[in-house]
Amino acid sequence: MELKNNMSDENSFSEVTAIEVQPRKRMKREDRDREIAAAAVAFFAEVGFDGDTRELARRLGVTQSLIFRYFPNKAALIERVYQEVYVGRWNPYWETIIADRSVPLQDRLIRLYKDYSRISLTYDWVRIFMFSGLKGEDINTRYLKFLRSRILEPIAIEVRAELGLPSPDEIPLKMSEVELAWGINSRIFYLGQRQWIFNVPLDIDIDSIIEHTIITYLSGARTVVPMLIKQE
Amino acid sequence: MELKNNMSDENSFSEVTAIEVQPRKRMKREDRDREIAAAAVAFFAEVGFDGDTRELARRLGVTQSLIFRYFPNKAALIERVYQEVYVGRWNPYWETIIADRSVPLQDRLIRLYKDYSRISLTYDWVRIFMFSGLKGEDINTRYLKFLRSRILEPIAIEVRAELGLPSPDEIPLKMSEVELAWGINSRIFYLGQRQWIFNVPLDIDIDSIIEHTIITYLSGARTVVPMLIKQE
DNA sequence: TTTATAACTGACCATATGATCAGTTAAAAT
DNA sequence: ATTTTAACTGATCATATGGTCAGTTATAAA
Repeated sequence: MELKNNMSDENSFSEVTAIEVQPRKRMKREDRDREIAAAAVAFFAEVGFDGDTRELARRLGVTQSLIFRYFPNKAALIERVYQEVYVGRWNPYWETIIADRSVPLQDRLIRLYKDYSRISLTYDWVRIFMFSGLKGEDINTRYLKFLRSRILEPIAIEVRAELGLPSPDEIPLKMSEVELAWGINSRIFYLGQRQWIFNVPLDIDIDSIIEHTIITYLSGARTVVPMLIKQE
Repeated sequence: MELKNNMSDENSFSEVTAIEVQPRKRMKREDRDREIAAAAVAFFAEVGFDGDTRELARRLGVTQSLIFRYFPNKAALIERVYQEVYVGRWNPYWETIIADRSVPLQDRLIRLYKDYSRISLTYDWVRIFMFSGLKGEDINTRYLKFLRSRILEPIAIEVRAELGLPSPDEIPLKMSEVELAWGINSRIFYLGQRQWIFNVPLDIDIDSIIEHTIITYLSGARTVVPMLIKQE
């Protein structure tokens, strides 16, 4: 988001050259702050949160002590990384796609997940998400609760409408209907893990996997959901 | 596997009491070796491979230096952990379930994944798998290649038969058919991550999620696979 | 009961790492 | 051109951690 834009600001102080040969030695506080945060995202995504601050500083071309003039301690830096990745990259537009009934549900879901995957199947995103999860940070839990209420439950509701089944007002959403929607997400997320964590290349392109996933989900939902809402 | 059995051997040296009040101070080399390995699996699964050997020793009730009398260095200990978890817990029976055409495919797959999940949805298994993946160990890559050839491709082949489609001899398996089978695995694995990494409780029990997953997969396959093998 | 074996400990070393702070200097203000 | 501001450095500290080794002692063999 804004993070990426400081490159263009950079050009305003010196003659515009193809390559910034002589970069400004001292940056404005705000710019350096963003630069450190961005570098921290990339660095910790690569090596995990045990990565040492000296190496991070080396990559930035500054001394280690400088980092501690921008962040009181390492934990604060990591907290900032979470903000960048989880909070900063959520796109509210995703929530609006789902509810637009002028478009067939299958198309909506494909469009949604193609766009969502452009964020959440990033090297940084996937790895930071796992590192923070393994560290036991509650931000993952909160993110997934958010995802559930903003994406998965809405999807389950739209499926009801699509299949001509009773609305949630009449028969409340079953846990299992939402679980079914988790299936899409888990499939997509696993693609990211294969690429960026397990080094297993994807044999076909992501967009067509997403299409198959959505088709499979809807096809399955047609079979399973009517059974689910009758049960109990 | 064998790892768990040293507890029963333990009782043979002293009077059997409800609680082992005065445990043997010195263990046979083989027993201690297994005990350290088992403790290492549990410890590293919890804190990751950066967990320090002093804390591991504390949990074992021995000194840190003892660990280095059983393993030349920390890397060797970690290597042992991989052996225990990846190699030691694979069950060849899974491979035989799939091919047994006397049972309906849906039942085979449900049986397979219910059993597989009892291993691979363990706290230790899921977390070690992620920690090692993030560390860049190639053992994850190898495990997933193995999984692909022993489980996923066989499933794709059985689906062909089930749907009365041409066998792989006539039309070779498409990448996308195998990708579809990855969908099952990703779904199952994600359940483990939700439980043991992200702290998002599963709302319904794993066995019924597995059933829904298989039904959804087969239902989707019926729609998608005929399209896939005609393409190109 | 004595001796021999090997499981185990405690003290120690070298290095890595988060964090601090007095001092330096590039860049903006005058 | 000079002063002022604040971005940045280098040296340093305290602690943590992998790994070593001479010596101790539980246990089995004699």
